[in-house]
Amino acid sequence: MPEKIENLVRQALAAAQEAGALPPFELDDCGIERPADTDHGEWTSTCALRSAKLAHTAPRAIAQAIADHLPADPAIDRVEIAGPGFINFYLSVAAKNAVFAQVRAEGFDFARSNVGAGQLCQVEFVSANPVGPMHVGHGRWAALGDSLCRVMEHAGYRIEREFYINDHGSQMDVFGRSLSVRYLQLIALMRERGIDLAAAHAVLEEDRGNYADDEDGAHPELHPFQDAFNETLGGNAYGGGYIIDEAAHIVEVDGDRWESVPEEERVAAFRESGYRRMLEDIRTTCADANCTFDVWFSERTLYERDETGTNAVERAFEALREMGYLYEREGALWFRSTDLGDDKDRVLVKANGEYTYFASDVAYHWNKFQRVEHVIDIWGADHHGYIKRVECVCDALGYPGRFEVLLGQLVNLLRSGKPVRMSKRRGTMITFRELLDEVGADATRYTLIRRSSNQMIDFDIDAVKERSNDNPVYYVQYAHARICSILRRVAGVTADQAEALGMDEVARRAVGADADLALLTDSTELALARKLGELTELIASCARDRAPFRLTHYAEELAGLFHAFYHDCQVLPSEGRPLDAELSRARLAACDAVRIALALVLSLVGVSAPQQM
RNA sequence: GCGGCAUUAGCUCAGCUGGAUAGAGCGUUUGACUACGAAUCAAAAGGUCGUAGGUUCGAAUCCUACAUGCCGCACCA
Repeated sequence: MPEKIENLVRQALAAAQEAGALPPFELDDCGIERPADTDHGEWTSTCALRSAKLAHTAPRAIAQAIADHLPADPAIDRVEIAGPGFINFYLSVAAKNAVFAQVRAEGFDFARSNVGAGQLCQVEFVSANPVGPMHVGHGRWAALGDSLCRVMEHAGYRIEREFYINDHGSQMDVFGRSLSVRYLQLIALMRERGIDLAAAHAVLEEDRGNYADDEDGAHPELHPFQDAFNETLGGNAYGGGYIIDEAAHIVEVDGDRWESVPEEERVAAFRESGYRRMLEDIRTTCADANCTFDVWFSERTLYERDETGTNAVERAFEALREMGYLYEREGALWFRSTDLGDDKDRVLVKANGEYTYFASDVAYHWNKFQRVEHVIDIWGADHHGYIKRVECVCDALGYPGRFEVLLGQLVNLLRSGKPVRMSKRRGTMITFRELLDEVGADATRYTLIRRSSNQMIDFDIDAVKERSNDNPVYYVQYAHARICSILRRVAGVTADQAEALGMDEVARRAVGADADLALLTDSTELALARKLGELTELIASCARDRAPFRLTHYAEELAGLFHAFYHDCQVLPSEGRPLDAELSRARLAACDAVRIALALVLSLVGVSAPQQM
């Protein structure tokens, strides 16, 4: 429709200039917009305001000249000049309501667009280290990344979802060593005290709890195991309770057979088995949050040598070296990122010969651009300072403007308004898994996606758990379920039968063919049509701006308009309240279109659309 | 010190490339089912858009400075 209006405006402008009513000037943008106020019509053009200076003519005069020369069109009821020079277009009822039929015909293909123009875009997100469970921040990136991917796909991008596994750095060894120490502690406890695994596990847990409570270290006798653990690992340890759980798992499966093998061998074995289990935990947690990936990219592969005897990191360094971006100083290898606008140069290989994390990222991002046209990385806001150097690498390697970072601000967990203390020492971290289990995947995801990504989230666990209308996710789902219930009733099927048939078939039976949409003239009905008509542009803009959170606001508005409509307009005849059969069918068609749009938006958000609640 | 994000109603936040009288939810107050799902709807009250300048037909939106809060500024990952 906006294209059509634009076309008409251009024709009218040309005709007005031809007739001498307006001086000749070029108009680059007709400014076709939706007025905020419904009294101002369905569409408006601000072209008269924009071109006043170019035309040396008052905006209202320009608007009048254009309106006078507009070609007649059956879809347009009337045109009015308003305010400083807006040209407002009022559509016919038939044109306004056509969207109901369109939604029903297109189903989940409704509101597709091609703003992505088929561009192959990789979105990398979550990428939690495989040495522990996902935290709530990771959950936010999961919701944000997955929803963004869905929206961009609907808007014509080709999307690849990628998870980067940091399985190479020294944290992997720390992880293995932490497991090893806990394992030996468990074995020793069982043997020396003659207790079983569960009891030994409990001893270590209590010891760890005592350590957490003893913040000033006044009672070392209460936590000898935690102190020994910290001492053995030189302060470089993973102290979380899950490490004890994992060590206990090894004891359970393998008994004490690792006690006698050389330490390095044991650490390596635990590191690898623990890594696989942690990664599996992350994978299933993401899946339970309705979030999946196409590619799980292992950092280690960047260090595997190919037939030429080199690896991806070395090849990336070589490419940078040839372009003169590398140099050595004080025994380290540096990337001259200041040439590309960074504050300081960055180390790739440390003086002790180890690679930095950044070294991997150089090779990794080079690798990405060999696979896709555009890259979006979703990072936590605390990684803000890292953007510039990666951007410099992408520029240096010849891919300027094709690398993009979406920063997500952090999540504050609350319980009934009071902040939940997140302390590593105290071990009071709430994991994303625990959050999902406690409040449910739908409410969790909806709440995490509802805010703009650069807005901090206060996630009140008790409020989000509440199954009430305080909670927008249930408000939206309720509207969907309510419509499904109406359609089932008319089609004469039970909820179970509807599940089996699918709601599209139920709706077909309920509405029948060719409902007369021109009968829908109530203000609440027209408001629904107008809202449905906004969805295509909304999804396009969410994709363009990488802002899927706007979908939730739309869903709430649409659900609200539906509830208002349902309150004002009788849909089904009932005892003592007869209703024209054709009007009933038309209203059912409108309900069905809303049902489809709600389900579509919820699916883009990654939340279910239940048929009953 | 440098950089990023934030600052809009009592609270939590929308406000898309500058557009017409700045919106929603919650909370408060008051109403609406012998009709289809009341997990619903309707109405009222509530704002010098952090401050001060600037840009123009027009600014919550763009520019500059300042203030306040959060987060970063490693040869850690």
